[in-house]
Amino acid sequence: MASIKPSVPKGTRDFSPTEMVRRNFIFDTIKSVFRKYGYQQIETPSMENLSTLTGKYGDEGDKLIFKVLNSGDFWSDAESKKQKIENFEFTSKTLTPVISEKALRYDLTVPFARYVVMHQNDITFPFKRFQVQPVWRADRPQRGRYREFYQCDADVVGSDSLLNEAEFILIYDDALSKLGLKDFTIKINNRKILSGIAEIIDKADNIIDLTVAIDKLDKIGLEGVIKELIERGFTETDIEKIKPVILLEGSNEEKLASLRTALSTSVTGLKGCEEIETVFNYIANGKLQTAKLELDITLARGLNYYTGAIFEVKTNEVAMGSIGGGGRYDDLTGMFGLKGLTGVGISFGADRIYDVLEELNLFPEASSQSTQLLICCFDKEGEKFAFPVLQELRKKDINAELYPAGAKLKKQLDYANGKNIPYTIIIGSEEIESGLLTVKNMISGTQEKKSVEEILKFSF
RNA sequence: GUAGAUGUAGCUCAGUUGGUUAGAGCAUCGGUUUGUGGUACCGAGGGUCGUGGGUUCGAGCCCCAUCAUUUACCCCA
Repeated sequence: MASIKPSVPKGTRDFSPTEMVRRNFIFDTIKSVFRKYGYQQIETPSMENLSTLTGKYGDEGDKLIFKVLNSGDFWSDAESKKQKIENFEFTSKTLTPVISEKALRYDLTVPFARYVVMHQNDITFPFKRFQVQPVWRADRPQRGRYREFYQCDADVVGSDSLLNEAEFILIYDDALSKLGLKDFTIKINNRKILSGIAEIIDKADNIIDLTVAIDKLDKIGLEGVIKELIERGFTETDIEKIKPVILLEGSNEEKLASLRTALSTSVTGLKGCEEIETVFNYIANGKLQTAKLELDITLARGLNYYTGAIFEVKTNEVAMGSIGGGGRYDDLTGMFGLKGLTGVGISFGADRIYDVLEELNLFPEASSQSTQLLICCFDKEGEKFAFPVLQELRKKDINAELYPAGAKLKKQLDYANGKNIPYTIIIGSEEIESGLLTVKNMISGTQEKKSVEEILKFSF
């Protein structure tokens, strides 16, 4: 049989033991913080019905959904469907729903909304859930961007209190500080402020165009934004009016004050300012450990469903896209027939956090070892002697292994080194006869004879 | 979808204006030591030079195509 060159699909990765220890360090840290704030874990399937996902992420997002081809004879199913409908022609748009009715999840928020609607009678609100699972996106991989990656989401539905927003800021601060980041910024904005800006120039319908353009301020500068705004149909007078808003400077308080002046004619805009201020006031009473909190009105992500607060977290220590994001969505479950339920949530991008920690050398040293003790023997006699000792050690909660008999001692010690195992026990005919086993410290190189009883009392 | 960069051993990479049999380090395996590793010394295996054409007496090197990887844009975690 001809062998094929082994490879994994573009944008996906294997995780080896060392990487898994490090990944679990990230996941465990984030999960423990979620639990500390009262969130409960759920999981949802890797696949959703395609109809659940389409239309939730915009046109760009729809293109990036991985579709699953129907099993069975999808071709003749498609043909028979074609014959039933008059004037039906196959194009990539009409064919897709016919041959694919399932898709890999694109994020954790939409599946969660579906979950809430399906289980609404079993849930007591407000419902605080967290979820740590992979998501898939069919875009071009590059630095910090994968086709399969993990999100760590926490959301609360059924509570419009801004206390939730404030707590999410604390969660970001808490978790990222625990992970060892020293300098990161939590950016916050409010969709109502963006709506207000659109209102004062009478372009409420063009809010998406407006925000997409000003979102690029730090990338293409003021000139670039103005150019883009004009391309998107805004007039010179519009731009003059919103220019001072885009170019906000100073402390968060100063920005809020200027915004209130600029948005004085917009009820919605002022509401947004008030919401932001309420969140800031909560935070003012409970100091942040590490995070910088910054009001940034150019922040405009996830506009398809966010209605209130918008969050984004960026590290200032390395060049990397955002490592977290989130916001409030007043009516996400409305799409699934449950109206009037508000939600707010955040997400950690675990794979990007991994890349950041890696680059900054922030992974704890101890996280590379797991086995504490290796028993080495030479023959079947030694193996027979060692096996019960091994079980006793494990009863004491010591991570221990027995190297199968037959290999040279050199090879066995090499194995211990390769796995960073700190202690070995050597059992040969001498040891069996005397009952005193050789215990070797692999770091210092020293070794001494100990009875089984002594070994079981020893702390490895 | 748009543009650039890179493809040589399991990994990281050398390879001169195009010139004999394509190299190093690390890793693996074996030996020096039939019971002592991480640090020594000796040795071995492993390559259709991404693939297919072309130029040439001769191509890892030059030209064309193609595939793969990767970076930036768009968008996003």
